[in-house]
Amino acid sequence: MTRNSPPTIYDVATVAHVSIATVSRVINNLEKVKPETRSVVLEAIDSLGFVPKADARARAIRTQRRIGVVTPFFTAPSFVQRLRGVAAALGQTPYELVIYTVTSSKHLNSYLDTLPLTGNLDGLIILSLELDDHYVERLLDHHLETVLVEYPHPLLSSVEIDNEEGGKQAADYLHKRGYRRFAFVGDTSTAEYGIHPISLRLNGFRKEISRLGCNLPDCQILIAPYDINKTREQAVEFLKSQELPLAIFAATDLQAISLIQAARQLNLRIPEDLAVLGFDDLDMAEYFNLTTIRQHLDESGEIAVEMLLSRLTNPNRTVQISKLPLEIIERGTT
Amino acid sequence: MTRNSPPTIYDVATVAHVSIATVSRVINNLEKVKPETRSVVLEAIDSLGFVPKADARARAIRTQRRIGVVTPFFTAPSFVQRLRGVAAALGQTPYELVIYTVTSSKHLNSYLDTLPLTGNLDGLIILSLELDDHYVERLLDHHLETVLVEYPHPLLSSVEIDNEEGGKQAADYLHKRGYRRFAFVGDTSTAEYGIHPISLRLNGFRKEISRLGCNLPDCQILIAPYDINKTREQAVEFLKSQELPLAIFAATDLQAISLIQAARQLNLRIPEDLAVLGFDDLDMAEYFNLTTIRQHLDESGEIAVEMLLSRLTNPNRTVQISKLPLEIIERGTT
DNA sequence: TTGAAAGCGCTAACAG
DNA sequence: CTGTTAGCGCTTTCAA
Repeated sequence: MTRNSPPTIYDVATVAHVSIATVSRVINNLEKVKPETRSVVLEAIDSLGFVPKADARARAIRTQRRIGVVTPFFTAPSFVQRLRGVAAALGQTPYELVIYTVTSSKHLNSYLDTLPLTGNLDGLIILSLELDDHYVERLLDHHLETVLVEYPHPLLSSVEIDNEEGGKQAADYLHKRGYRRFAFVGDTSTAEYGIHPISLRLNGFRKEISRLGCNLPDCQILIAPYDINKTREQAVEFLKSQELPLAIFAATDLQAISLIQAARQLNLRIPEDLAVLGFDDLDMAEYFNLTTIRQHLDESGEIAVEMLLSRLTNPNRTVQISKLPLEIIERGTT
Repeated sequence: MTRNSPPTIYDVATVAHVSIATVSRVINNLEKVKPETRSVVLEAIDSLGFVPKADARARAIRTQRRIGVVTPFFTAPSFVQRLRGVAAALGQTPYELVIYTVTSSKHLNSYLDTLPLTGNLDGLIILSLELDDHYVERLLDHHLETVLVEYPHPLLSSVEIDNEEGGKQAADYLHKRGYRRFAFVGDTSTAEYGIHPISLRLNGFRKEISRLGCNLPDCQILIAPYDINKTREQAVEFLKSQELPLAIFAATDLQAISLIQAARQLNLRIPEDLAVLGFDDLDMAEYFNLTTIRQHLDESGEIAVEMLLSRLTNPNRTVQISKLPLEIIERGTT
């Protein structure tokens, strides 16, 4: 006869033929219990392997070190690589990794409402998600130590990159390689907010291009949906309208890959007719032999963990900001 | 008006003009609470500085609402896609997702030692990892409901595919497309155990090929390390030694991709000189326009969750086995 | 979507 | 010394 739930004082009381009050007394060593009764109860306790549930849980929770990660649902490989970094760093520690995947900003906010209350978390890492001030305050009020990755906020620690600088480096690199006609491919998220990473990359790219004495007219900018197939289709049309040779800076590796596909479809030679420079350095970039700007995705997760843990053990209240370097990885598409 | 004891949900309920049940719901992010109600409650919570009492919670809670997933560290995209399925399915439920990534079998076993004891888990999903009988017993003894994905065990529920059938389908498909010279590329894990998925795929492939009156001599089998670059290098040599045209069945999409790269390097036309059929249908397969055998990776995770949850609510002790179908996805490489 | 009400496992006051 | 019983603060049916 097996039981599926842990024994309670009621079970102990039944086995020992006493009331639950008596069991409670021997457990808590309150008042005096007749020695014989006492030992009967203790035997029952031992034979059942009884552990007071509330204590057990309270203790478990206190002991259990848990850090939570809120991440967009793993649609894009970049999220996965960041998460992988988090998992790698946390694997070295006694902390448990709890994942909250988010599919909408409403979803995100509801997590943020409840996590500080009943999340039982020691710390929180928020990946690639933008936080409203309101929720930042909540986090702060409830003393839930938090590190942001990709979208910084002045009141919280974060690990980020300089997107504008990334655009600049792209321009410099392509220029140095001898290209003089440029284009940019970004995704539609660009349109919504001025401060989105992709807009910043475009800004940096454009500025540097004009500084170099070239130019980037609007007709050489393609804003496509975040979907590799649709992007490819639009890229085909886009490329047809362009004068070659051309050097394209794609705001993400995935878009760069769409471009490569489009180029193949049009029988363009890479990099002779069309040079493609990506951004991210996904695992996949290597498979496509894509030249790209590495933004150290895995490391961003690792560093977030390190920052979080160090603040946990040493809660000095200064917000810490870690800026990751960018690095051009030369492969075959430029 | 000051109070001397810390606020309870009753206080919150009073201030928010709702019932304690509603407060509990917003705290736990359960079921749906009308957004307006929700924010009223949250305001009350914040204004009172309410913090739920852990012990009271522990008392009232019957389930932990935590399900654990043990997975190989996300090196291969196939693990990620399985995990993605788990996350997707769990996202619909009030269960928390705890991830345990594993980098060695020792590592796995140490998790398996402690998880049933102190894991505080309602259930466990084990992805793409092989279990010793000993640990299976442990899981059973401690009544930790478990579902296995990819490596089944007779005493536990599992979701799996028929790898040998996959090999057979590969042969049939390539044969039907008119190919008559075949090769196989697998990875070195094949060597260690006879029952590994990749060996099974090879077995099924080989058998069916001879049934079809063709043959697959050992010199047309390449066993390469699980590393896309090394595989590519070896594939180049391998292809040089082969008579063309040739149809290759790669045991995984990643290896298929290595083959595509090798073919490009050798200026072979795909599929005219070399047909490549993959196995998995990773997201990436589409980007490479790879014909492949889909094994429904995401679904495997989703189904594992469904199986687990259904056993949790309805603990009928029959072990359940779910066999996923395979599906040929025709794209451009065959 | 909500509220009423019945637990959850345990402690403590009160009888006996 | 021991049992009965009323809570503790929270969760979770079940109806409405």
